[in-house]
Amino acid sequence: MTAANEDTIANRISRILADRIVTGQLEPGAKLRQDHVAEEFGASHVPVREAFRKLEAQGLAVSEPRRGVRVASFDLAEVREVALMRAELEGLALRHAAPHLTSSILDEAEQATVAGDNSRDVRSWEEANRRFHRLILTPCAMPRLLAAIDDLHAVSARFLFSAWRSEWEVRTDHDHRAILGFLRQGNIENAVAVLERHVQWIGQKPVKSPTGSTRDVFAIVG
Amino acid sequence: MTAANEDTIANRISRILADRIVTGQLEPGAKLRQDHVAEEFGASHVPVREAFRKLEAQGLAVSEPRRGVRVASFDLAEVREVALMRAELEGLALRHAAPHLTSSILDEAEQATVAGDNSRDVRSWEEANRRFHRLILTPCAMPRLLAAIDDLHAVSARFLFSAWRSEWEVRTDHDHRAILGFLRQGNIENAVAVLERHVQWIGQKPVKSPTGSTRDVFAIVG
DNA sequence: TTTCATAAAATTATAGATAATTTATGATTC
DNA sequence: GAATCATAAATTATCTATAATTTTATGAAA
Repeated sequence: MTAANEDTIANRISRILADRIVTGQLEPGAKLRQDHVAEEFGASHVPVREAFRKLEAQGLAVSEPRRGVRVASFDLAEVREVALMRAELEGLALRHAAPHLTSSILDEAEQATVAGDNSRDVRSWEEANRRFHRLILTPCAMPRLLAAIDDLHAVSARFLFSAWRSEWEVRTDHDHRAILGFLRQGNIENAVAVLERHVQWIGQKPVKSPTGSTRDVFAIVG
Repeated sequence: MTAANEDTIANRISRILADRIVTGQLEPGAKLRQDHVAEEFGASHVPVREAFRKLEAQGLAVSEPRRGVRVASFDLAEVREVALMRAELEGLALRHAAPHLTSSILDEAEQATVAGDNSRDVRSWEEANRRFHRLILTPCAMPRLLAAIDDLHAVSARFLFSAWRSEWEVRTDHDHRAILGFLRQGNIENAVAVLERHVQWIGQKPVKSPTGSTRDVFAIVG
């Protein structure tokens, strides 16, 4: 009973909307109307506005004064930008987390990798992938850094879902295994190097548009 | 006339409060009471709450549901964390900005350095320093990265102001000049290396506490 | 005194209502 | 028929009011 009340209505709304934006249920550029959202959640628009502010800070929505807020759009340039930022920050985090990694953590991370390899849809792959990254980075004990990485992960996931919304081919994550291998050896710098290359790998995939022509879509797949 | 209305009340409040927090007028841990703030700005507490949310996202305030919001506190560990993040992200930004730097931009950056050297108080030094960093990084044309760096700068500035609130000794910024020198030569990697070391330099300074004993305070001075 | 329970005050969080602004609609003119 | 302007509808931003929660103050019992 307390757990439910731990959280404010605004937070709950922002979490759910964030999920919808990330998974692509809410498309880039879509208008977020405070009254509609308020009605859906059975709340007034005050907490809704606060939720919008949080989404704005996370880079998932953009707001123009007096004109309302829209789901943030994104392009290839931003995909690259986010990938570069993640490479730097995750590298930093891993360098500081590595000395505190236990073999039980690494085993858990390996399980997450296996779960990712066996995922039959994007959603569960993304979840497993995120779990892997969180597991090996959290011991750095830098809350601000981890929060920043989390936000970038969310944006990465948007790209991923927009490209691989329905179809998803099973694949084996060699990078994750290489990282774990180096970490087990205590070879931190090699682990960091692979991780930094890994998160910058931008997947490319031809997609049929409604008109029949094909175009390439991109997504971070690390 | 339009410029004043470009901005929402919530944004104006959050900007002013952010400045107070950064400069130390509002001390770490201080309670931010929405009704009081609302009254001061002649507004209701709805925009005040939105301003609080923005401060929270910037890491300048922390909010506990149903218990209100306080000015975020910080410790040496966080100083280090922010310095490390700045090093990585500013390095990344400079690497991508360098190819687009013109000699006129570098001249402006040099002027900012001179202005910093001649500053007789922390506030104007901080402003000049921030101008320097912005000038050489903005051409990277990565909005999300620049926004993240800006937020980290604000937090750095808090540390700075808390340590050097009143007294400020004039000093010459050799790092800035070295960076400009390398950039003028087109030696990007050396410029990045100096910058990354530069922003990680944590100043240390003995301060007399009210009891008479002295303790060391720390601040990023880059 | 100290501790605990209770009551009062202060404060937060949400809801409902109002004013101001933007977007949509349709008539009028060129 | 396209463009422009005026009007209406929708939507946002804000304010006032109410309910719920937490903190502070008060006083009785150990």
